[in-house]
Amino acid sequence: MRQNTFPRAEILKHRDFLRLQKQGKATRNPYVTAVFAPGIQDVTRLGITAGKHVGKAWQRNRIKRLIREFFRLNRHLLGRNWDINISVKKEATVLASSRLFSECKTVFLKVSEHALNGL
RNA sequence: CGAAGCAGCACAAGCGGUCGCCGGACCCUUCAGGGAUCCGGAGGAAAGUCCGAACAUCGAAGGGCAGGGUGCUCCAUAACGUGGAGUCGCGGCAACGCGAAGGAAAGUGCAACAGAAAGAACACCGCCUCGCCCUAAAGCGGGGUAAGGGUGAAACGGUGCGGUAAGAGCGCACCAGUUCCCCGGGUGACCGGGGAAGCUCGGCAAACCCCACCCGGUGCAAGACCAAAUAGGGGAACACCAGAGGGUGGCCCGCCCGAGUUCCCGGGUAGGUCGCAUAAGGAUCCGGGUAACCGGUUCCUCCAGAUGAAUGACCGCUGCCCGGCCAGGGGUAACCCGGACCGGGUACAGAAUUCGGCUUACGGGCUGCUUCGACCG
RNA sequence: GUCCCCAUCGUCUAGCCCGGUCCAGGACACCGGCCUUUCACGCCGGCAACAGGGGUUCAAAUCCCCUUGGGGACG
Repeated sequence: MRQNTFPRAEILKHRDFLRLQKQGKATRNPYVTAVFAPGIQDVTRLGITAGKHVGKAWQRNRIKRLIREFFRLNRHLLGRNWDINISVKKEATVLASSRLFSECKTVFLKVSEHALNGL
């Protein structure tokens, strides 16, 4: 049986990014910023923003793959269904993968606190 | 053995396990969707966007101007600013490398400072001569002179002999160059040989420019089709005295629309589908050509096709590289080689319409050829 | 993705088209001095830049090529 999947349909589209920009709440640490709002579909959907200032194309692809991988394995930390946009900062490119995973974990736990507060 | 040069080739660490992503085929299903199996899934530069094309579209892309590009020759190519083979020049002992390499006796310009003068030389010092003061010297004035000094990045051929008041291609010999002519070789750039003219007229066209050749613009966010919400207009045909006025790719000529009548319902944004992967395609063999490349034969095509954008993460083992440290070996020594262990690293870098090049970034390896030096035979 | 533009003291800029006068000028800022009881103002002086690498040229901030770094337009 397939488990911990992350199909393409659970990636945010353009209009979702605009909605998050207007209505979302944000939490951040020195490496990533998470903008989030309650999900409009049954599942949690993820978007990743890594602009050109972050680095070269292969560096941006690496960061996005790592964040997708972390989301795939740790989406249960979030508590409920959200729409989340993870925005990557330039400093994240130098991190080892394990360090990046732990940074993402702190952000995910902050988001789940908002779920407990009944947002 | 050491140092160096050139050309070509394949690769871009490998294997196993677990969890995942994208596309396709086919099957099952509760037909929105979900699931099983199988197949495929980044590069030599995918990069920079520096050139060239294909393709699409744009006042019908007709003409002219402006503008841009290229610049030794021949060949190759769909085309090129690319490639191949040569020519000439420069650098290197050499192998070899580098060169935007047409024209400066078409024209206009430019050359700071220094210097007398920067291009048909106007004489600063100097040399020679004439005149003036009685002669000489000195001085002043007129003239001749580019051999010497000095300046500069660059100074109007070089050496010798003659010649002269002093000098000067002023004359002669040789050398260097230029222009023209003839002969021979080469498709040609050009090369070799001979002759004539004292012709010596320099540099910069990556200054304007001249000459030769090439280029219409825009670019897949091109463009075609389907098509919510909202707003309201748009299109076609016919007629026509007049053409006000308007639209046009940088400009002009030119071209088109343009007041009336009739008919039709479509245009277009969000969003979606196509364009979108069979192509100047790859491999084998044969033939032609010095080569780039061309012609033919057979075979292979599911062979990446995403769109907030797939090809990844973790674990283990092995390979390679670097550093540390300890055995060991060689050597008088400096030092060199090297096995185990520990730690770290494993390049540059990610397809976005598709090809042909160029440029830049970057890891180690293999093969072949050549040059120079040292030693031995 | 495609197509354009730009780069000069710490900052804003002049010079670039048409090379030499430029070891690059000006303003603000900074530093030192004078003036003032002190500060400010004013005056005098100083520090400080052609993004990097090649090429053309006697000579390059300027002309040409490559690289790097910024910025913009197009749905």
